[in-house]
Amino acid sequence: MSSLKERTALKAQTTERVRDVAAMLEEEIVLGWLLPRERLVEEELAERLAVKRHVVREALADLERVGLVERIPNRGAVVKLLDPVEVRQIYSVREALETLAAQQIPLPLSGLILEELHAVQQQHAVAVECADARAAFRANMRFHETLFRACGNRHLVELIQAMAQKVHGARSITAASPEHLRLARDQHAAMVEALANGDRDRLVALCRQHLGPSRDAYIATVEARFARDRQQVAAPQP
Amino acid sequence: MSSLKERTALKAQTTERVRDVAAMLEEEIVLGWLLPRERLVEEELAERLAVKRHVVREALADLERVGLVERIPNRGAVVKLLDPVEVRQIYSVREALETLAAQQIPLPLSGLILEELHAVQQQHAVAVECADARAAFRANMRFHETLFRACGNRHLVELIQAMAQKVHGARSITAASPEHLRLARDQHAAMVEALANGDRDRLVALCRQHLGPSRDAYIATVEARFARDRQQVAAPQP
DNA sequence: TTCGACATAATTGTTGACAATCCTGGCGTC
DNA sequence: GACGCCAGGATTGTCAACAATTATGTCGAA
Repeated sequence: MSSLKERTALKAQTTERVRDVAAMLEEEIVLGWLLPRERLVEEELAERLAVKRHVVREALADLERVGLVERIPNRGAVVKLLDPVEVRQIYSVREALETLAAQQIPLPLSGLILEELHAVQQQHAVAVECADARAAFRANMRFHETLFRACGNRHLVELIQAMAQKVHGARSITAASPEHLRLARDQHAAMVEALANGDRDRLVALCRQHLGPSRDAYIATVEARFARDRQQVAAPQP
Repeated sequence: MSSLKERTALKAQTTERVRDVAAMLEEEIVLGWLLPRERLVEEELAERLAVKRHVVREALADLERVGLVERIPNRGAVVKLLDPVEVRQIYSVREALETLAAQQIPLPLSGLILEELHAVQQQHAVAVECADARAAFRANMRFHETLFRACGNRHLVELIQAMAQKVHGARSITAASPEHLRLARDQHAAMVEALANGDRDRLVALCRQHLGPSRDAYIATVEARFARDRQQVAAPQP
């Protein structure tokens, strides 16, 4: 009885399930459903996501390698809270990498890719209109993946994605904010336009501008939080 | 009975053992002790390295994430054979990253770092003189780590290291070659000199030159191997 | 009250056995 | 001889129980 279907749909490959769990946790972090410093208890997650603890363990190890999660031996995992210095460094590298990729995109861009990009951009716009943060996040990821893939260097794209992942924990501030989402939507549209016009300078400038808001919003929030933590240490709650 | 010592020396933290195993395998790959396409059987490695299969499994997952190893579900892991296109792409990114870092190193360099760098360079030179490939490899890693750390951006350094790791499977050709080792040694010396003189342009140029030989040697070898493989497929052995 | 020792609970880390999967080679059929 | 098919062996993937570690809470003494 539908053994094939169940195989591929429910069980899949083990490594697939690990990736799925990691992806789910990543989304929950980006959407602010899991906050920085929050504990990630293996059994709890295993039950909630309907997988064995073993799978959760591997997924957490993955997320640790990516930099989204911090694991302390014998104490478990927490969502990593990046300090402002790190965030600045990461964004500085992101800017360099994305600029590099943008400069390597062959212009004029092939009509095929341009259309694909336009389609993804539309999906993002729709998601923003519906205030569907999850759909917006996914479409946003696809947009940048499609955009930078056009540079032709797969490893460069992977690096760009890896660095973007690292600051996902920082995105929960902007990922749900309507203003930020609308701004991102408009910037995407402008990027597509620049690509259509073969205007490389504008494209590069847009990529750079595109990084600013989420970085600044996060740094502001985190600095406030760090200040509060310091205050708490100095004078524990009343 | 020395429980502390045994704890820290023999057992260590589990995550430490995983890292150790991954590092050992990495070295064996770089030194050509494990060749591309060679199978990595979990039980075999577990016995050889005197750890449980579980630890080997995690280490292999790590190496897969790094890109040194390829894992196919239910079939196991092999050391990855990079194709020429990938190698070119990776080296292109490496060049960009290392150039970026070199341009950000504050000049004149602090005397402390310069001395540290000089010391490591000397270690490398000694290892090359002794034709001790393993020591040379380690000193080489330390040299570049020390050099690029001076740029002040930890995440940029991590990226540079990650990209260097990716092509470690390609290094077995040059890692044991006396000529290549001597060339690398001289280039290191020149880099230190450029840093001492505050000559940034020369430093950047040297970094770029430094990448060339290993890339070219690998591409030549791999293209020969691919050609041979293709031939074998066309006409299986007599 | 505050401090430390101790028991207890919560959680992670380890292990070996078992199940699932994939490659290999032999066998029969066309 | 070529092809498909079915054991057999090698290897990876899954699991649940157990061990080890760390956090928590309680109690008694200063």
